[in-house]
Amino acid sequence: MDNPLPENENAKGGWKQDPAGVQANILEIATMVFAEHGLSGTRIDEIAARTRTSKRMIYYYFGDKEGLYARVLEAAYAKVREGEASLDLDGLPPTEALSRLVTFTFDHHRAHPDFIRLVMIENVHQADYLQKSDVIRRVNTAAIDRLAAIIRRGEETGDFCHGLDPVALHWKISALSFFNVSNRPTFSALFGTTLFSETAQRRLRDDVAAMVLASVRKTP
Amino acid sequence: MDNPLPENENAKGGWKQDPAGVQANILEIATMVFAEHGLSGTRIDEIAARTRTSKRMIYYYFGDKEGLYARVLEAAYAKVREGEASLDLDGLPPTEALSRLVTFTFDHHRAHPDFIRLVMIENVHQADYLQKSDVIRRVNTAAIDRLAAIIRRGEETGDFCHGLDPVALHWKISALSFFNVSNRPTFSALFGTTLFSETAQRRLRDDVAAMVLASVRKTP
DNA sequence: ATGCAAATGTACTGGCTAGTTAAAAGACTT
DNA sequence: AAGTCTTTTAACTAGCCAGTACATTTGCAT
Repeated sequence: MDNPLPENENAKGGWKQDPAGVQANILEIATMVFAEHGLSGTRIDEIAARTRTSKRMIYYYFGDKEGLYARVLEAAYAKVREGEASLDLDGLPPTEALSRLVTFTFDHHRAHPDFIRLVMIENVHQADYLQKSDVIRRVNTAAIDRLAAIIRRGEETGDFCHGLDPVALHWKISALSFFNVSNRPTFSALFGTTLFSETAQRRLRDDVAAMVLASVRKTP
Repeated sequence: MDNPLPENENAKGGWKQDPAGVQANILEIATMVFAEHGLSGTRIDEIAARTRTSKRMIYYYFGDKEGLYARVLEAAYAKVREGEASLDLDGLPPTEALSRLVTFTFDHHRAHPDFIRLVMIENVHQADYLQKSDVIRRVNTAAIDRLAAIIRRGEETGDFCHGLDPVALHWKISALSFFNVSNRPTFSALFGTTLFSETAQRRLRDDVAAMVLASVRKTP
């Protein structure tokens, strides 16, 4: 929405050029358009039309369509993981921490459908562009580290069973949170929209948290 | 693979035309290509090149690209649900029946990645083409009916808690089985392929079944 | 065989769209 | 106030690709 830049008061007086602002604007619009139509479905002309600048500028700053797509993907991952990092769970008892993490993830995915769609699209492309970006890989291991910390604490307190795999746990949380957004169109086309009302979603979310919790809890 | 048609012995003698066979061949190839590249990413010329017939025939039988895509989607749903229908769970006790259903679904999704990819693609398109097909909707309610039957039996035996929603339960089973295939590219790009080895997948599958079972089981 | 409709082959086109060319205008340096 | 690098505009092009025109062949009915 707002760009993290020196004030651009191009309302009246002298200023007119604003490279960083233009780039940010392109990236923002491109994110929306790629998320809407996919890589091959997107027309650069549509992006250009919706930016405050021109097609020429897109090529000037981003090289080509794939370059722009790659940058969009990176920016999207960065933004989302940044949001997740704001969550501080270290103070909480492990059960509570995990429960919070799950509900947060569920809500967070729901709040960022464009990100989900980009990931879907990237999966259709066999993660070709993701693999090329080491930036993204680095950011994501942080998520696993956070989970591993919670698991360790849970083992120590005796709340969790031993030998839990943080990656597998992350997989479960992701699956239940991701599918909810990614497959909403087909799912509601087939089975109605009841499950996607606010109240049903809250119940579902709590249910999901309970499922994940049950899967790590020490059994008698 | 094989076409469900009157024997076409076009090896030697008189015969040459084989409309149904040609259509089936087009549909089979188109399924693969659409699953690989998506709707807008697919080139009709590529489909044509990989069929035993020509581009002209595609338009002759399917009208246009979207028509072909719609038919591919319908055929894919029909084939998959048909496979599911082969599973007979009525004889089993409800807990066992549900457990089998989950492991079956998990394996079944894994065995049909092209179908999964088509559904992903359809979700990117907001289920536009799915909504137009009432064939597909009808086939899918059967899945819910089967689940509802299991739930009812489980409530009667006292194994399951009351008030379970079959649609929500189907959502959970689908989420855990679907994500495993749909997001495998990005997930393994980010976290490695360990989770997708045969042994890890078996463990994951059993874990998933246990999770679902735990979520329906009557609690003290 | 002969008429007829269904099926198929060949060659084409027109519009769309990623990417470019050329040049001008802004801003910073001296 | 000139020189120079960066940013921006506007018009252009080349090739790809969905879809078609037209001709031809095949199978069947009579």
